[in-house]
This record gives sequence, structure tokens and C-alpha cells, in this order.
Amino acid sequence: MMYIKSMESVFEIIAEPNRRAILSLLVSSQQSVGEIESQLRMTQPTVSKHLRVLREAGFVESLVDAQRRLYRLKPEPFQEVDAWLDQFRRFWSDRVDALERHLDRMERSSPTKNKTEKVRRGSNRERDKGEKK
Amino acid sequence: MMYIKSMESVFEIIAEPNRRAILSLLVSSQQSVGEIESQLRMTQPTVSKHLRVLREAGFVESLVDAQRRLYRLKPEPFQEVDAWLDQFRRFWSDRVDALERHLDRMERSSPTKNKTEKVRRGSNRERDKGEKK
DNA sequence: CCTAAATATGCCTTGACACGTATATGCTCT
DNA sequence: AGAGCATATACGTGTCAAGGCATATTTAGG
Repeated sequence: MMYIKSMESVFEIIAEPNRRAILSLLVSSQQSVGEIESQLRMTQPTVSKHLRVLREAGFVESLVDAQRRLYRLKPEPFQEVDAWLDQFRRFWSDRVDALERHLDRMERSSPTKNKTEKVRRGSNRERDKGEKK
Repeated sequence: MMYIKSMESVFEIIAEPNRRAILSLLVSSQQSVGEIESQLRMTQPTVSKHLRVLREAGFVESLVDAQRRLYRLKPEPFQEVDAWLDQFRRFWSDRVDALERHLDRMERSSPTKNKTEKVRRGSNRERDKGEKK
């Protein structure tokens, strides 16, 4: 009997560095387990286990190709993360600005993870602190 | 001696449900530890520990207010998550569509997660199956 | 200075998860 | 059917984070 414990949320799934590496690999194209294994220098069981977690969480799906399984991305969980981020978007930019950056990112669509330096932008939220009870 | 082990990535930070709850709380306004404690039904040490993790990861900053510490959000780590998501955006919609949905979300700013059905887009990599090495 | 309030930290236990090694399952071809 | 490749699963182990509980620290005010 195999117990699939918890791993409820998408956030726990992407918390694992190797899983993020697998996901990034699959952006370029679908890959077999062996291809992932060789590119990421992980053992085959490790790859398979992570793929299982990713599949059960809906991040990937597998296509049978003879003895191989080709894995490819599925969009829904990413949307879920994106939806969660929404509530915080107002903190790093106002509406129009966010739109522009969003567009900008999609125009370029760079495959590498861009570690961009961001300019801090003060939040526009005012708060009263002083009251002591 | 207190070891601050790893907790390197922002993804591990937001993997913890209580931390996400704290972050969501702080969207509306900055809060003291006690306020967070009572609203989220966590013990005070638990709240403090999570806040420490969040602070060291740059998700929040604290303002001293007498005996209280007021915590409020900082944008950078959220941007980092957003940047990571970028590489996957092509998977859930084309450019215009993404823009529309992005706008739509910001207009309504609905807190619920939208579970949209998407049309898959085939990868451009053909599988070479036959060759054995 | 002493006390109370608010928050931070230390120690300990527990449980989850990631990995390695070994093995099982599945598929193909001869 | 049997061999060989590709992938999945089982089991044991080590590590580390999260929380409970106790206590330290900080600040305000009498």
C-alpha cells in the first residue's frame, strides 16, 4: 500500500528545487524521464518520484510512447499561483504600470529566468500607527 | 546558538500555509503580532517565528511601535515569484488573452481562484523513439 | 525599581519529505 | 517466451521545519 500523504497546495509542490528545475526544463519541450534524468543529473527514481508528485498536482501530464513516458506541462496550477499573486500586485506597482510590465514580459518572452533588479516603489498604503490602548 | 539553516528560496517561504495566511492578512493593512495572532488563531510564538522567517526573506518589514511591532509587506519577493512564473505564461494563454484576463482580475480583484479550462498547445519537439544507445 | 504587556527566542518532539538502493512493472523486438 | 530497456514503486534512513511550552527581552508607566 502506498500512502500519498499530503502535498495539498501547489506552493508545496514548487517549493522543491528539483521540481522547479524539471518544470523549467519542460518549458522548452516535452521530455522523457531519461532525458530529464541526464540533463538534471538526478537519479532515475528521483526523477520519477518528482514527476509523480507533479502529475498528481496537475503540473504535468504524461503521454505513453512505447516504453517511454513523455511529460509535458499543464497550465492550471500555474494559474493558481498567479491568482494568489494577484492580491499582492498592488504592492509593487499601480494598475497601469503592472499592465505595462506584463505586456513587456510577454513581448520578450525570454526563456531564461531573468533575475531582474527591481526598483523599489513605495507602497501607496497609509496606516495609522500611534494609537495605544 | 540559533541556527538559521536554509530556507533559501522564496518558494519555500510561501509553501507554509500559515505564512500565506499572514501575508494575506497584511494585504489589507499592517498589523501587530497580537492582531495577527488573534485573527489567525495561532499561538504568539508561532506567529513570531513565521514573521521572523518572512522578515528575513524580505516579505515583510517591522516598525517599532512601543512594545508592539507592526509588520507590513514588502514587494520584492513577490516580484521574484512573478518573474519565475513568467517562463510558464505562454502555457496558459496567448498574449492578448493573458492581457485581458490580467486586466479583468485587477478590475474585479476577486479573491477566489479561477479554475479555467484551457486549450493545450502542442510542443514543437518531435520524439525520436527508435534509437537505442 | 517593579510590574505588566507585547514580542522574541530556546529547547524539544514530531512528522514529513527527499534520496539511495533494490526491485517490480511494462513495453518492444526477435 | 525471453532478453533488454525504460520507468515506477517499495523500503529504510537522515534531515529539517513547524509547533508547544517555557523563558528571555523590551518597553511603558506607576
